Amino acid sequence: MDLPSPSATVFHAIESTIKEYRKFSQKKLSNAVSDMTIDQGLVLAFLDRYPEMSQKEIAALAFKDNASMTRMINLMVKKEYLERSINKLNRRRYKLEITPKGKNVLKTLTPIVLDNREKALEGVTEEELIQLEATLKKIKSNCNKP
Amino acid sequence: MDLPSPSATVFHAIESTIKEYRKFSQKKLSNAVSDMTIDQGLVLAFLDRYPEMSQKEIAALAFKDNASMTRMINLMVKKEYLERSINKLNRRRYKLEITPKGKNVLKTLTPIVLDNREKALEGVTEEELIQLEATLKKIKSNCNKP
DNA sequence: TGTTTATAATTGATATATCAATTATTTTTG
DNA sequence: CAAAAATAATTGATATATCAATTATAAACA
Repeated sequence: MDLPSPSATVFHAIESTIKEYRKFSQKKLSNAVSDMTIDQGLVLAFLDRYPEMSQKEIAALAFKDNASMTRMINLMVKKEYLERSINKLNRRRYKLEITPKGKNVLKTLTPIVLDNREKALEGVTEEELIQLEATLKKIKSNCNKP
Repeated sequence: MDLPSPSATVFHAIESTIKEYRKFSQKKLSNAVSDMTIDQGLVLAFLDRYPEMSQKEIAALAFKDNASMTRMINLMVKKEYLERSINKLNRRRYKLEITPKGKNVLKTLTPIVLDNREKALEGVTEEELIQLEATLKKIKSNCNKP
């Protein structure tokens, strides 16, 4: 029994698409801000929108492992994009704050990210987008079944 | 200017879908073959189908960097799934061969991968699949424009 | 032919992914 | 309340991702 060529499956197409988007997006981002990855930018964006988030919650939204998130945030603290302090209400979680440097980067980065998304979706109709999300959701939920 | 919540974009949906599929697929695979990742399985599958492939070509199909592929293949050689020998026709590239152990794994793994794909696509119509691939292709090509 | 240029693979450095084990702190419960 | 269970974060080990630099070989070309 042979596998149909793995490069012909829809999973291959999904993966290649998201990878292209990441490369494309990272390139634009690097032109504007050195020293910042897409994922680090995402962390800033999440924290900006939900300032009370714990590392664990951010990790979940960004599809990262907790351990990875710890290390990412360590780096971002070292690079002075974030500050970690003790959360007195629950000393297991930290309080994370975006530094002024982080806020600046976020300001630079925001229009770039918006533009990236727009360019990546050029010529894709609203209808197609809805259909795309619906099909992805089906696949995702199939993978979640016990 | 605020970013629309990053978790609401279609890119987020694409990424989360492929990650779910990978987890799902890896879990099934690990149950049957310890010591084998999806990507290592892919390398076996590509080599099985196209025995003359160079590391570079495999890397491209599997969306890996050449450096990553070198290290992956090193590991697979160490674990005796693959054998590397010199290609006399072009001494820059290696000849890669699947060992008997590798062939066995491939045999075990093939029906599992097929089943994974099938399960993940349950309830997705042919029409939806075609539409999905078409939209992804649009996005991908947008990201490739200079 | 000898020299430049291109190609395949490797290596080093650093970041991230992943799993399992550990620590420090709540929360639950008996 | 004290012991047990749960939770958030960290750490260690190993694999992979990524970029830049390097090595070995082959191809192009003057």
